[in-house]
Amino acid sequence: MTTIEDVAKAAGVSASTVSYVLSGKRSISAPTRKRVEQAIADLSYRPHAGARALASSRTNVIGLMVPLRAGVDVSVVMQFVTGVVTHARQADHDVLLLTQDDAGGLERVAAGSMVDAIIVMDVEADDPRIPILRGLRQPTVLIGLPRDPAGLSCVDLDFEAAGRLGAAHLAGAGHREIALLGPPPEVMARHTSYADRVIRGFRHTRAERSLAAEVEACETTPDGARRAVDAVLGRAPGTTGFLVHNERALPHVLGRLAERGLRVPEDVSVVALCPTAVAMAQSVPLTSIDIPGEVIGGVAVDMVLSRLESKQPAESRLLAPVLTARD
Amino acid sequence: MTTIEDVAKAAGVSASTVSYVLSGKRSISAPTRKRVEQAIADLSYRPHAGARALASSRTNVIGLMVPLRAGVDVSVVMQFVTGVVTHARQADHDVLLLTQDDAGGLERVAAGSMVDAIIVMDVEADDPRIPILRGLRQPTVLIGLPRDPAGLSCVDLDFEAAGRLGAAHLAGAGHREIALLGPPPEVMARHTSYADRVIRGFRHTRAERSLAAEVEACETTPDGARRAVDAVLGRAPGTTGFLVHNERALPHVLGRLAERGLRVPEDVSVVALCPTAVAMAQSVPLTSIDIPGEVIGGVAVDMVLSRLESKQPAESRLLAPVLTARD
DNA sequence: ATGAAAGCGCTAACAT
DNA sequence: ATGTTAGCGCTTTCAT
Repeated sequence: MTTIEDVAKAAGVSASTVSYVLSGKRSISAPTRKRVEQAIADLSYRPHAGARALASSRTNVIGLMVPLRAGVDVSVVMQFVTGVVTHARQADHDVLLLTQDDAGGLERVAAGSMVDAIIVMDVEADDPRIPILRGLRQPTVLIGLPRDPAGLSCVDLDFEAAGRLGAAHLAGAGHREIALLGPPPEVMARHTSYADRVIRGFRHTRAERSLAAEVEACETTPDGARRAVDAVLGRAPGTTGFLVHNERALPHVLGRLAERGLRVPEDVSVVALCPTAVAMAQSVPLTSIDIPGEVIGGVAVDMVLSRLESKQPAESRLLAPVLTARD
Repeated sequence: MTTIEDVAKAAGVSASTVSYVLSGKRSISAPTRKRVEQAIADLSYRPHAGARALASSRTNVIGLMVPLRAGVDVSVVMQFVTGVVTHARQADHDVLLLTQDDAGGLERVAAGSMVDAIIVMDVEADDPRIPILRGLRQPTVLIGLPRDPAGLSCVDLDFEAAGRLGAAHLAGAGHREIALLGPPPEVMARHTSYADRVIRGFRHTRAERSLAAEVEACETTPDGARRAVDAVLGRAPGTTGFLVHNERALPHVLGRLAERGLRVPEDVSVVALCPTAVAMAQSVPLTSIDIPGEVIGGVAVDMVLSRLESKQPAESRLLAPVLTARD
């Protein structure tokens, strides 16, 4: 292993000078800097991450807790992750992967000083991790919105606005009886923040415009989608507008509508709440409200790093939903 | 921050004793151990990861390079990741996430001693990362099989056998004209190891059983799937058996077959090469050859850790494919 | 069975 | 503008 001493010797300077060339924390004369950089290149020197962390109490690693669990849409998750990793790298940070079911993970990596900051995805309304996060030294950003976000930073799509927007779009297209097909029952049951918020927005517009509007959870299987569609049309046969917040069930919902002789967009309208790419890849390109995963992931990194730099207070950011009309 | 010194004081022992209690590397009398463990619990002490890495040159972190790029099936990727993280945690390791496009990432985390070992997914036949991996201090496991695996450990599904198995299953069901619908063209073009190997196996059985057999890349869009199906049926109208190695195109391939009036399984047979869950979630549950992502990820961790422990030589492991008959 | 002490490789005062 | 030096918190010889 090449150490900073080796580099210092090769460049004819002291170790601290090498350190300062690397960090830019004090001015170095041009010739010295050149020699040091040359030596670094010649020896292909890399600072030892552990030694650095020990001396500076900075790891340049961000912990990311990802839901690898039932009912979560993988493509949405991957987009978040991509956004986080990409942005983290741009800010010279790496990403340590934690999983939702690794209960002690937060405490472990935080108390063990493995990370400088933590981003948590897929937050529930009363998430059990929130008290833990509040107790950590490291700043935290939640992707999602807990019931009480006091003292914590949060980012997310404004799912409540998305629920309103979806309903309003359908109403605007003349539909008086509409329905929300949501995530699978298990996701609804744990009151995953986004699921609840979409429903709230949807109901808000239902009341405001006095529409008839059903809300139904939806399994991701062909059968589950069939049951959900049939349930809605059983209770409200006049339903002609659907807001579908369930990327994996989407093809099966469309399939079931087709089986029942309902054509999109002639007989019924469908608005999807999912990543644009998913909406476009359906049998007919759907009108959709985008879930901009990469953007949100990137914003999460920005927020958490800015809190690291400048002790800024926690803040919540909700991104306005954007609806793109297709079929 | 509580340090090992704090614990030592609280327990009335020396720091080294605390360290040995933690590592189990020498025998400690029962009463001392009790006192130390008590102190650790009381102070909720966590060793500083950086200090540990510095002193022991072990980080207990595994680097995992994941393809977040075009044309890769996310659900397969997530399964691998899940397998890796789960197994890593069981062996008391964490996972640092690297992305394929982060070219310098391998060198950075390896030379910077951020990781003890590296797992690389989605390997191409002549992968440019291979020479880099050969140069690292840390042991490496590839998920996939490069043209020349000498000196490197590899794990994967035996995709060549899977290609043979799929073709043989179709032939065994009486089909004389069959087709392979593969991954998107960009994946084929970069000679991603698994794509090539499936084709090789498929062609092997074609020759062996003198079948007529087309091979076609397949975009993941509805349109792309339509084109691929039409292309095959244009060139070989008698085709009645399909092996589909493209999870995202699968629903659209089935859709196009239906549009052309071909029913599954009455008129044509379809075998899917994808995770079981994906095959089951189609409009009709498909006969499939499983891609056991979690298992492979877990095996990768086992292999890389065993190389870490015991300086074992590199080895390649190919998991035998399993076909499950459905519709 | 336990302690003392020498690093591991780096950063950041404190010097000049 | 640069060098000297004292840690950062741990592991692991070397002693006893």
